Amino acid sequence: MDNVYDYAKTEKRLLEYWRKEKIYKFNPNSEKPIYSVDTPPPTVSGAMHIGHSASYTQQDVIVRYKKLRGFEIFYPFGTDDNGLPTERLIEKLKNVKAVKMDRQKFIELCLSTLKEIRPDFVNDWKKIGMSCDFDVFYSTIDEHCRRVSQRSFIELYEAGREYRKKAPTVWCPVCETAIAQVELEDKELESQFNDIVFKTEDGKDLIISTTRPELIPSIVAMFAHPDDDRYKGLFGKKAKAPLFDIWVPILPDEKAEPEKGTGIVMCCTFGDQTDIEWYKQHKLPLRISITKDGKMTDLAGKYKGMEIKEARKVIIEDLEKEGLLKGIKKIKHPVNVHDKCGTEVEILETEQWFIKYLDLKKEFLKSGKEMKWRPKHMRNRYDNWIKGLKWDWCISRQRFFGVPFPVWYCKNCSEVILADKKSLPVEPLKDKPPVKICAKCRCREFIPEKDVFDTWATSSLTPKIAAELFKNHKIFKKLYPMSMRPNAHDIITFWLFNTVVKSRMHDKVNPWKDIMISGWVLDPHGKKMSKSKGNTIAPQDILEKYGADVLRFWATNTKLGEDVRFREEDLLRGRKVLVKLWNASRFVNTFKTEGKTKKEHVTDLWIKSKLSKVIAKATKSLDEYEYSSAKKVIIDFFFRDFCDFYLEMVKYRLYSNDKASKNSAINTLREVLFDVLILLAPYTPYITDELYLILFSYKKSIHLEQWPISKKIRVSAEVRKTKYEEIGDLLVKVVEKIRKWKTDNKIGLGNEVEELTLSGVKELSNLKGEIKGIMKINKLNLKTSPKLKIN
RNA sequence: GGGCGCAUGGUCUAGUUGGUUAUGACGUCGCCCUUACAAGGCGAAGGUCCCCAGUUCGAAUCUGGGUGCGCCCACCA
Repeated sequence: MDNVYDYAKTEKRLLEYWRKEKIYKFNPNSEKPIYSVDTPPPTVSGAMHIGHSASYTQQDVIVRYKKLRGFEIFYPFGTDDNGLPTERLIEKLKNVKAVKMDRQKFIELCLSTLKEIRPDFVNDWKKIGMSCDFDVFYSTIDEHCRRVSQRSFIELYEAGREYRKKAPTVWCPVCETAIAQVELEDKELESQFNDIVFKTEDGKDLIISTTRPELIPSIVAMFAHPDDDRYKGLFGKKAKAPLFDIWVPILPDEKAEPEKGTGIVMCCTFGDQTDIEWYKQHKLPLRISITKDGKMTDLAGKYKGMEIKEARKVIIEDLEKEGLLKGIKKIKHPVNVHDKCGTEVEILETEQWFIKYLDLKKEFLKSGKEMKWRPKHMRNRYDNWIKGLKWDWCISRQRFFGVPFPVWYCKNCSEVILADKKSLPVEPLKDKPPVKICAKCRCREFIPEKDVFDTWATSSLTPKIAAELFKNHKIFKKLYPMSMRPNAHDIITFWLFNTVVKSRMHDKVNPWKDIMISGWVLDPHGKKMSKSKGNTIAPQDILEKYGADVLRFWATNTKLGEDVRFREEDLLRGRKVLVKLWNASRFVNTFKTEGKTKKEHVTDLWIKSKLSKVIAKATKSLDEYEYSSAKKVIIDFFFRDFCDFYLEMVKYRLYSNDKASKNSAINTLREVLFDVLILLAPYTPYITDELYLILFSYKKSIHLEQWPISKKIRVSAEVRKTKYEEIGDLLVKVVEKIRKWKTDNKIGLGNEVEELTLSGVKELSNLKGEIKGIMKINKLNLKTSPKLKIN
């Protein structure tokens, strides 16, 4: 064995060895119980980030543990690589603009670029030691996923769960697509209240306060609170908007808050959610003054064609010129922006596809209760989200690189023509509809749907996508619903919730039994990492500098669900552990066993009993997904009990002439080390396998071994009488005492002591020789006074 | 505004069901090249466990209230 552990060489070699030996291969014909994992498919974004490396390690530790526990592991790997994020990535990498390109060419460019970058991207996950079967692979844009996704659409349409409707929709004017409620983000923006003069029928001034004067051309009504004395007399009358000569009714509604602004508000189609509610409730007309690309429409008259913000500025200037602007108040207020691009969203009336699910809120909440959440409190986020849902799920996107809707429309009567399920996946822009003639109106011409699915419409199907990679229906039933879904807390409302929705709708089941929610990696000050702030850490650099085991050791420091601050110093602990493991193993490896143990020694029994308790605790913790507390127990044992004490306690025996005692020590060293390596294998899979292959090598890999069982130590009644557990603990205390005494007296620990008197350890009179051997004392006197003391 | 979480030596952190002296790491200081390990070993100093009140023989831990920080949601005239 080398004196120093070369992590770089070893990790590279083992990664290849595992692949070649198919250590993590899923065997669908296995008789073992299956543990199936709905692995999160990372969004292809160029490179794995530090948050990925942490959360994927956390889940991998659990999966590796389950494998050692004897489960057949179904742990697929996929990449999420369609939709807006991918379009943005490709636009950046290839310096193109999707809107300005031929659609088909852009799609081809996306596909070819993905093919280029995907292997390197996935490779990072392999390097950190993920125990996935990387042959069970999918990409959310590949043929298989398109088929599953389109079939899901058709089935839900047939089940009456989907509808297409022209309705107010949240719209991003930069990405020029509809987006879903979940894609909204808050952003605190500088703005101003503009006090604008409207005129009543009898020519009086009516001041309203608005942040969005450019929406005046969209005004359809004015509202005040029914009890607001200032405006009570005006209800039912009309008012005229400035600059545009639009007359609108003044109406009462309780949603108008007297304290806000001047207490009277203009209702425009559409400024916000309330406008939509008023529009529906009061059956107001529709006046759209903003185009899909964020410009003013014809309705805006002389402002037509201006950008929204430009129009706002010019309108304010014009109002001022006409003396219709009574005041300006600077404010900061939260605005909904698109999470992908930060643009302030608009609400436009467009034709979109929706999944109807607001009626199923109760059922979704029930599902949430049925699944086991770790940590438990994360379910609150799921519940809160469902309770706050206001929109049906808009699944259509006016984009290019995504799974197409398997739909055509009759040119004459707009009848929906669905693709034939057998011919999926289809691409309506290229493929012909399955019928030649519209059954409803006999028309022979059809219009293909151009829209693509929201990415979550596809990724919400990952449990089925993965399980259906196997054609055999029997195995599908064993894999789905899955045992466990790991995901970070930020996508509970996206991916997790949407997956529940699909599973409930399709199969009336929950997609998984357990949910494991991991936290985020923050910068050293506890702030979110982001490229724009320049505070990101590249896991690739850590892999290079410290190796995967150290990265993994660090990633499992904090409790499940907690955010971790990244500080490079914290990596050092992991490196220490590797060095210690290597050196302790190297030491153990220098001794060869000479057959079975004949008579067990007190200290040997003591360490085994400690180990047994550690195994029990670690097992219990890991069953609850508490990888960090399990690790702590194991590492504490390894460092303190095994290295600091046991190794030192047996040295004098290892170098003695008492063969039985020596052999018992060697056997115990090997037994305990063997178990320790397995206990740590989920955390540091590389070094533990390397040491296993050097010292034990019973199987092809430590990862094919069995998790140790917390065994009762079998000893004769006579031995039990020796109370080896208590005696061992006492011996540890004595060793500590003598060490301190030696240090205090500036005597090297290796130096012999001529004579020493210990008091208060009558129980150890049988172990006098032991203490002398361990602590290198020539003459030891034991006294019986009450306190453990050195005289 | 609603919900959830967090608060422990200079720094980061453990502490599942209340029980002697509160865990470990980094940093600091002292000693030691002891036949696995100097990327080490041994030892030391350093804490009103955020505040207040309560329950209890006993609270870092349980209950109530407060403060600070973070996250999610709502608000967006």
